[in-house]
Amino acid sequence: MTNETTRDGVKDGATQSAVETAYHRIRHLILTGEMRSGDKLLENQLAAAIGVSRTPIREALNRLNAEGLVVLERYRRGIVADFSLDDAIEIFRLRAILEGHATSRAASRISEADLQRLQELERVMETQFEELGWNEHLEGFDKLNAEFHAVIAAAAESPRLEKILASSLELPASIFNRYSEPVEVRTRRTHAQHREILAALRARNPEWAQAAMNAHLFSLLPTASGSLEHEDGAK
Amino acid sequence: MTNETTRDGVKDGATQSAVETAYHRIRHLILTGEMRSGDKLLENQLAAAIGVSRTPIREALNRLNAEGLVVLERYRRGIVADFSLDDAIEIFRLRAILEGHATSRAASRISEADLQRLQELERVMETQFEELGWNEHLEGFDKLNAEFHAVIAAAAESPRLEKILASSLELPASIFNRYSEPVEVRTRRTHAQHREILAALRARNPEWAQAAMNAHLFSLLPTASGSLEHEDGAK
DNA sequence: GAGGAAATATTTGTATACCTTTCTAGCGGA
DNA sequence: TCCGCTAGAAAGGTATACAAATATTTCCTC
Repeated sequence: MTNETTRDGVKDGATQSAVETAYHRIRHLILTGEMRSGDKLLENQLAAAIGVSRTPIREALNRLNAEGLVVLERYRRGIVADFSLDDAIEIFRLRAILEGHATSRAASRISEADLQRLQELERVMETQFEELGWNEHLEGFDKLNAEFHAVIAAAAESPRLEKILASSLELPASIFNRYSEPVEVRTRRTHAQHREILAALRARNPEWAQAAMNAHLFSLLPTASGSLEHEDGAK
Repeated sequence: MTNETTRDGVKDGATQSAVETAYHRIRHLILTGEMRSGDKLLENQLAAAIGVSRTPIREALNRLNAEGLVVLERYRRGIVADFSLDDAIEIFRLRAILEGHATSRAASRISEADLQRLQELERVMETQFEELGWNEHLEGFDKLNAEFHAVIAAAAESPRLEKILASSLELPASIFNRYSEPVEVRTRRTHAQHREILAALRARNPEWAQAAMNAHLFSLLPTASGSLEHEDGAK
C-alpha cells in the first residue's frame, strides 16, 4: 500500500539516466520555486551543478520547454517561464475540463484498491493539517494532493489524457499560491471537496464525480478582478 | 498569413535549424504513412538521409516521442508508434472535448479576417473535391483541413490549448483512414459540417459552434463494434 | 537441426570539441 | 551623458568521439 514509485518493483537499482536526473532536478527547482520566473537557465552552469555534461541538460530543457515550464529560443539562453494571472486561469480552466472528464471515466473504472488509496491519502492530508497547521503542512500536502489527483487520472484509463494532465498543465506551487485564495480560506474547503469526490467515485456516479471535481477545481481558479484583495501589500 | 515551407527561400529569412528540419521531415514520414507502425527509426540512418548529425536527430525523436508518434526506450531503437482502434477512439474523444471548447471560445473572439480565411479554405476544399474526385483530392484536403482546424484553435486564444491540439492529439492519416468511414461516405458530410461550424462562428454563437464542432468530430469517431462493416474484406 | 552461450556487430547514451550567434563591456564621437 | 559601434567573451547549436547497452551472429553441444 505504501508503494511509491516501484511499479515493477523488482530492483530499484535501475540507474537513472543522466537526462532523467537532470529533468527531475531542474523541474523540481522550478515547481518548488527555488528558481523563479525569468531566472536564467545556463546549460554549462546546470551541467556543473548536476554533474553531467551539456548533452543531457539540453534534452531535459527541451522536455521542460515542451511542457511550458521553461522558454527556449534559438541561440538565446533559456529562462524559467513566466506565469501571468491569465496563464493561471487558462491552466485551471483546462485542468477542470480534462480532469472533470477523467473523473467521470474513473467513476466507472476505478478499482477498490485505488479507492482505498485515495481514502488513505485524504486521511493523511487531514491528519497532517490538524497536527502541523496551515503553513507547516503545505510541503507534505502538495505531494499528497498531487498523488490524489494522479490516482484519479490514472483510473480514467486514458493514457494520453493522463499524460497531458501530468505534463502540459503543471503550475509552479509558488505561482499558484500567488494567485489563488490564501491557504486559510481554501484548506478546509479542499478537504470537504476531496471527500465528496471520493464519495462520488465510491458511488460510481460519473456525473456526480465530474461535477464534484469541477467544483473543486473551479473553486481554486483565480479570477481576474474579484478575489485578489487579500494579497498582502508587501512585495 | 504564416508563410511556412520557406525552404531556402529567396529571403535570408531564418535558416531553419537542423532539429527543425529533422523534426518536420520525420514527422512528415510518419503522418503521411511513408513510415508505418513498428518501423525502426535508426539515428544513424535518419542522420544520413536528412543530412545532419545524430544530435539534432535525437532531439527531433525526443519531441516526437513526447507527442506520441514514436516510441523510445532506453538503449532500444525507436519505432514508429502503433495506433490501435482504441487509441484512435481515445484521440478523437479528447479532440472533441478540447476542440469543442476551443470552438466555443473562438465564437466570441475570432476576427473577420480569420472568418474569411475559413471560408476561403472551405471553398478551395470543395472546389478541389469537385474537380479531382474522392481519392485525388485527399492529399490537398488533409493540408487544408488541418489549417481550417488550426485557424479555429488559434482563434480560441488559449496558447496551451492550441499547443495540445497541435502536438499531443495528432493521428497519422493512414491510421485515421483505416479506422474511419470510407472517404466516399464522409466527404460530403464533412463539407456540410464545416459550413455549419463557419455559420455558427459568424453568428458568434458559442454553444452552437461548440455543438457543431462536436458533431463534426464525433461523426468521424470510429466505434469499436458498430461501424466498421464497410471495411473491405481484404484485410 | 534446436537450443544456448560466447563473440561480434550495432545502436543508443554521454562527453567533448568546434562553429555560429548572441551578449556585453569598452571606446569614441556628438 | 548618451548613443552607436565594435571587438572580445559567453552561450547555444551541431558534429564527432567514445562508453554502455543491446541486437545479431557464430559456434558448440546435444
